Amino acid sequence: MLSLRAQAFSVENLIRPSPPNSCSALDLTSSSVDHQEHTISATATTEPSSTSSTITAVSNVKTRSEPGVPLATVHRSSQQERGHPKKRRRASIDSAEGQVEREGEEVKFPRKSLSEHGRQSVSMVENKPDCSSEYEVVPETTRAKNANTSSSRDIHLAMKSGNDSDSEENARSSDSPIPGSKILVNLTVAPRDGETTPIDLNNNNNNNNYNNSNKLAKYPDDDSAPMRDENFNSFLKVKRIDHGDLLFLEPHLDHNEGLAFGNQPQFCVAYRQPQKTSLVTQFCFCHGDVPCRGHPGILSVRDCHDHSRELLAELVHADLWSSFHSLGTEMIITKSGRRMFPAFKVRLSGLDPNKLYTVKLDFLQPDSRKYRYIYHSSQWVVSGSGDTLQEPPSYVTQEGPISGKDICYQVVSFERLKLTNVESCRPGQVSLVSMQKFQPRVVVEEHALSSNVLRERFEIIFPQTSFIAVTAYQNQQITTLKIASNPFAKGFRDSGKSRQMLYPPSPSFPLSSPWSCLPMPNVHNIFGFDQKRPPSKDSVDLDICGLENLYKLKKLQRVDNSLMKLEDERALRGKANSYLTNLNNVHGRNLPTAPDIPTLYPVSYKQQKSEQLTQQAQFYQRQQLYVSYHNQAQQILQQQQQYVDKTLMTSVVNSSNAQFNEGSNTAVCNSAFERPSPFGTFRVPPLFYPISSHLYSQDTSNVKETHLSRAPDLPPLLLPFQAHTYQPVTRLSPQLESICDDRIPGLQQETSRHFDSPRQSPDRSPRADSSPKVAKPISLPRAPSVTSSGSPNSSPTQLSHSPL
DNA sequence: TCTCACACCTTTGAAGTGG
DNA sequence: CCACTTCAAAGGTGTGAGA
Repeated sequence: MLSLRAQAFSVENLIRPSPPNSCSALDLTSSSVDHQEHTISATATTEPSSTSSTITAVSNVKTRSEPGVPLATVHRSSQQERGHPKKRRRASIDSAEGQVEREGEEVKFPRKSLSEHGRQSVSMVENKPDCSSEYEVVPETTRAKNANTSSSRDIHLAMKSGNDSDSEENARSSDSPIPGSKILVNLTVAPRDGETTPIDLNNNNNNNNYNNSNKLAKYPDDDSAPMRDENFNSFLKVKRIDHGDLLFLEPHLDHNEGLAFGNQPQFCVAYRQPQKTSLVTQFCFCHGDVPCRGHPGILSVRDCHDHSRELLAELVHADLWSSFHSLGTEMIITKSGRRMFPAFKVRLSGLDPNKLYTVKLDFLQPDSRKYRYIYHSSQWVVSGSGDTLQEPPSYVTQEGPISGKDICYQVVSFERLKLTNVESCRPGQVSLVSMQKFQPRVVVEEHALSSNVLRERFEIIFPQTSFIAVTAYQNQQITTLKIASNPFAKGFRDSGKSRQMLYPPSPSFPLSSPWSCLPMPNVHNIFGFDQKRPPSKDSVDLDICGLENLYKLKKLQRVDNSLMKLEDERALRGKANSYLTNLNNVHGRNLPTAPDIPTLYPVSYKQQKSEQLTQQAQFYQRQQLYVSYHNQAQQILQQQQQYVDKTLMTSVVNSSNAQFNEGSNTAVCNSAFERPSPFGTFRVPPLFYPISSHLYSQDTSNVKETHLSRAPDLPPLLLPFQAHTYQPVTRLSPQLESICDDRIPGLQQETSRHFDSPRQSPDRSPRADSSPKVAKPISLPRAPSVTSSGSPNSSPTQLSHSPL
């Protein structure tokens, strides 16, 4: 959703203050070397038009290099050279073109070319780290046709949707890699019209059923289903990927009529448990690719060999990626190479700081089809079979192994990587095929000189980063969003000038895991603008929110520069107060008094004076107070939701076992969000929590209040992260807005679209957006302008209009 | 479908300046 | 020597004409 100027880029690195002699960012977009190791992977990706959250599962077959394999040599530059502050740009050129001339530490590692053999037998790592078995590696095309390796597998599925104590039991009785978070589900596949066609996932002959991408899998109604909660009557769209080892499960909540959040993604986890092939199975969970203001693009990745090892990965600018993904991301490829936009950057946490790792970005092909864009219907269609690359085009950092400490302290950036359509691409480039789909994948592997030892290996796939390679943009909306969000394309914007951004960066959450090598030192300054270090240039140019900008440009209107009007601010304040009042009244709890909502948001640091810095500090303080209060309120609300959900579920199923145990229910919910570790429990932020439909449904408002009035005492407030990870909050969350909109008619239209994905509501889809019901965008409140002299909370008349 | 020249813009680092 | 400013070159971007 935003791009940062060079100075602002350092903000990202405030997350992990760089250790001495380290560069500000871990730029891995340098010249490439061949693979050290080949990995066969199957990848689940979302469809560009998908509207729900995404499950990614990755199966890996790791090939081992055998003794005697020739060694490839790479040169590793010294840290000092990499981190020279005034050589950044030149270093980039050097890294791309003059790498061979650079003298540095020489690291050797095994290299083995799969393409040389085409079909060969290699050893395969099994679940047990100390054993291996023979496995046949076949080319991608062959594997696609012989996609029967998924047979004889159960699909374990966990959905956090409220009350699933059954699922907890099931989970405990099985060997899920996430204890207490999965259930065994027999899937029934049905087309979208609701007709149900049973599918035996254990039957090889059912592959054809999977090949229908628009199939739905439904929880069966028979008694064999371990879960028969009607509240859990969720539909799953099951899509099979050609590679065969991957299953794409897209939850579609079909029971939530009246749900204020529409298709608010629910927390889901799926993984495949191989039974015959002993494939190492890895799974990820994903918050969903909905561009919310929460924490999209955060994955928990298990070590392929040791499932107790966990890596947390966050996609930088995930919300921007999601914005593109919702439209069908296109990436330009040219002869000379074109950068990816958004740039591929990730934050990693959980690596052993004392080990060396190799980081690679490769581009998987979800399918080998060629696509064509239909302008009239604004959609991509299959136009035939395309080229299947024998190996996924990959990009390996030339800098050789990097310590886990360095990786975790910095943003792993591939921003200088270039995509080309020339087969014999130069170093620093990746050769792709036009009009075909690709899915970037980050592979982090422990570096070891000996190939006989098992190494940590993480494969990270953010589904929202998939794209179609093109030589010219096909979708005008993509062009619009690129122009709106890419600073280099500012010349094509309406104003022709840089517009100061009114949107803060989407909040990130501190990556943390039991093995985090990060001390997480100054949590007050991470993930936000360091007040002591305002950008040296004239402004922090946080680029235009993709969604809003797209909305504007779609309407082909030249909208006033998103300045917050007095009414908007008052409405925002009113909504917050209404929400808080309601919360107090309904729950009968004495909540802390909500602080004032910050009026202003800093957009310019030009001619900044010390007294204005003080004002800003006060401003941030107030924001933090508000966020703290808001988070506490949300916690209470969520706990109340659990109670309501449980009660409603009980009445529906009319079960004799309708006695609820609040503690166990909380445990069910928390189990999916608390990561056990030898050092305690790691809590995933509350934005991962499932959102109940009932509490926000007007239809069940009476029920809600009834149950809320009988809600049991709640445990003390839990403030896992949010108390320390304040971002300048300038808007209410969707939950908060939804609540308030019920009480304040007329506000929803104005505000909801800022949080909702265009895919969440057909009314907000690009083609449906010509509706005049959304009259004007609401911008964020602004911080005290450096040129203004008023207090941060003073009258909005101090707001200055940014020039168009 | 692809290439290329182009205008417009950002980024970058060297040079200049002053304390 | 350091911090800061200025400036010009390099490079990134989508456009639109043409192949």
